[in-house]
Amino acid sequence: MSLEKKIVQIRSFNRFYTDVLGLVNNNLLDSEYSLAEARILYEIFTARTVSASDIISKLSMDKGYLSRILKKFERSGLIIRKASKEDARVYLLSLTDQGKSVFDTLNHASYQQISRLVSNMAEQQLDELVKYMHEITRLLQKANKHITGSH
Amino acid sequence: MSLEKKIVQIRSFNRFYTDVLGLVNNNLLDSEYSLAEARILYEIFTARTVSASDIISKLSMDKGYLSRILKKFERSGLIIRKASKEDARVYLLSLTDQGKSVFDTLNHASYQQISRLVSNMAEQQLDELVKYMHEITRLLQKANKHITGSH
DNA sequence: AATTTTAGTTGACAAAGTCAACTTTATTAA
DNA sequence: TTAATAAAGTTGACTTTGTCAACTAAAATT
Repeated sequence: MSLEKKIVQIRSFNRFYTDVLGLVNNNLLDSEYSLAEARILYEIFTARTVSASDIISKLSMDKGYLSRILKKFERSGLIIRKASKEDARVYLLSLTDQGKSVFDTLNHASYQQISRLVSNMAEQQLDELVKYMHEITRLLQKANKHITGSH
Repeated sequence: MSLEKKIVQIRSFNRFYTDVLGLVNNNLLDSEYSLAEARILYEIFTARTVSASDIISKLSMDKGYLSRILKKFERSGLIIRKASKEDARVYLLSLTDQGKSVFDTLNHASYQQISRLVSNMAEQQLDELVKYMHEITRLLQKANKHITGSH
């Protein structure tokens, strides 16, 4: 297969997977949280404690936009912000119990969503799917070290 | 591996690939056309002649939103709309020469973008990447016949 | 010590997307 | 065959999402 055709194939996959992600994410959006908000909660949850600028570089988002979302999260009691001791410009973010609870709900909904997506697959097919996803991640990450790693 | 872990793996891939698509699409957005607009031009180009409702079901987008984009395309000379003979409610869309030219430009930019993404890969690795993408598409489409097929 | 950079906030704005009401034509069912 | 219903597309009003630049305060650099 020519390089041209391979690239056409990759673009075809990208369109397909955009649809898959759209499907998966839209059902998440039935909650009162946007995709960006869910992703931010995920980052704070997994890191356990991060600064806004960590999130900005991880998710490549606008700092003004993030600042407002974090303010909303704080007002509604999902996160607390603690001034860093090492750097007075920095606030360290962490989830409150309520924040963890909201995260759990979103996390579970997202889990169920994927669960449904693969519910018709035999075990072996699912294994293959996971393997291929892992391989794609590995190949693209190896060739593009700059792509945000480690999920 | 447990089912739970497999689903966690899939979600991890989804986050990763969201980043990949974000990267790829953002550079497209340096043009004066949005992702949605580019995708619409693509649909009209490949189908050669479609109705608005075809695009709506293919891309699952709001018909009001699409209507406005199409109006803009018509005003700026990218498409023409011809009343259908079979159904007077329907307008058939097709690209003008200028529309094809804009499409070509976007298409080429998108091609280059993917080209860069895989530029560091050896031929064999690229072959594997394409193969895995194809397999993922096949597996997911087989298990979810309703996912918008055929790209 | 002066300059530059970084973290975060805020205001103003633009782009993207949603929703419902409406018109016109087609389809379905009584 | 007409009455009700549905589908295609348009439009207005609106919300959400995201961007940009100016700003303050603290840290890093020269």
